[in-house]
Formats: sequence, structure tokens, C-alpha cells
Amino acid sequence: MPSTDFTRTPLPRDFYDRPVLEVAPDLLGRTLVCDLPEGPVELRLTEVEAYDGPNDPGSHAFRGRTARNAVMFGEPGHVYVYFTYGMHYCMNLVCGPVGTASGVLLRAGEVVAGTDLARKRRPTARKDRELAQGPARLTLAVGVDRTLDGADACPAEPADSPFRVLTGTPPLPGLVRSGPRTGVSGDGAPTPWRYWIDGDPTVSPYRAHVPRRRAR
DNA sequence: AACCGGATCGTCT
DNA sequence: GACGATCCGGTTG
Repeated sequence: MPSTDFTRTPLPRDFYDRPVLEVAPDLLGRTLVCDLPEGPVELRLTEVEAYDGPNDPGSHAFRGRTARNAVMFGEPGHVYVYFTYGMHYCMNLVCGPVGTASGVLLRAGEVVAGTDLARKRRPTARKDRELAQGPARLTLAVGVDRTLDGADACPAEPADSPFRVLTGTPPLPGLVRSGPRTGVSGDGAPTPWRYWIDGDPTVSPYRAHVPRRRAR
């Protein structure tokens, strides 16, 4: 009996047109599709991080609009890709109304389709769970670079963009964890801007910000 | 499992 | 001219 597979429904642009602290945890468990000429790779998102535009000292948009971060100031539902450490790309999904300049950094995911292609792009990964375990590993696995900066993740037609994010299977609310970001010397409240799925093996263990229990 | 240093360059001061 | 929204390999415990 043929029925619509709800989990494969693309998230509409409205999904991203909300405060970034709402969107970020809501992206967990969703399916990122990156359908490049080399082949499709799909990721179940397991770890994300919110960046709150000009109000956020850790955000690339903190000091206003530049050539690099222009996409963050634009329409929600587009992809912001930046290059860092001289060798890595990281990708965000732009959130909030035009001008808000907030975004969600995609930090980790589980490869659920296109595993062979992802392995080819990540030859040093020893286990499948390491393929997209980390923001730069994630972009490698799905084949994203700066040429895709600004691409639409809510295209009217699939042919208009390699990206879309499908409804997927969000985790039970009790499995969503949050904690402070690393690398941001923040004043202000210790807002838990990093979100991950508790216990998921694709989440970077040393960044989990869970008090380490001594082995016993 | 935890810690350390090297790699490498676009972007903004 | 300095510094990253990082990863990797080697070393130590």
C-alpha cells in the first residue's frame, strides 16, 4: 500500500525563519541531503551549534557584514560555507528573518546513504561513525566547499540546488542534550548553544561537554 | 583515553 | 601581520 514517506519530506523555508535557538535543536535527527554530481550523500544530523548573529561574540557576523559572511545576512534556509585553519570548510544553515544573520553550524552526523562515496572522501576514517564526526569532517564527507556558499537548502525544484533537509526522525526530547560552545570566550550568560543527541556514537566524545566520569 | 604540535591560508585589523 | 566555529598523527599513561 503506497503511502507518502513523511520522513522524506523537505523542511520548508518557514522552518528556518525562526529564532536560531529554536531551529538548532530542531535540526537534530533531520536528514541532510547533498546531491552533487559525484553522487548523493545523506546525513542524519546528530550535533549542531547555534550562532546568534551580531549579538553573539562568537559569530562571524558579530562585526557586521563582510564579503565572507554576506550569506548569513540573507534569506533563511540557505547554506553558509566558510574556510578556516587554512584547510577546512564548515557549513551552516542560515536562520531567522533576513538581516538576522544567525545560523546553525552542522557539527556532526551519521552517514545514512552514500557511505562508499563518503569513505572515498574520508580515507583516514577508521570507522563509519567517524566519517562526519566533526564540522570539517562533515563537509568533507558530503563534498561541500566554498563554491557552495549561498546555495539554497529549500529549492523549489531539486535541480535548483544540491541541498535539502528532510524531516527525518527527530530524537525523543529526553535524548537532546545541550552545553556551552567551545572556543568562545563569552561574557554574558552561559547559554547552551551546542546541541547533540545523547549517546550517539557520531558525536565527538571530547567535545560532548559532559563531566567526565572516571572509569571504575 | 588524553595531550601535544604541525599543517596551511583566507579574512579582517 | 595575526589568528582561527579544526583535523591528524604521534606519544604517553
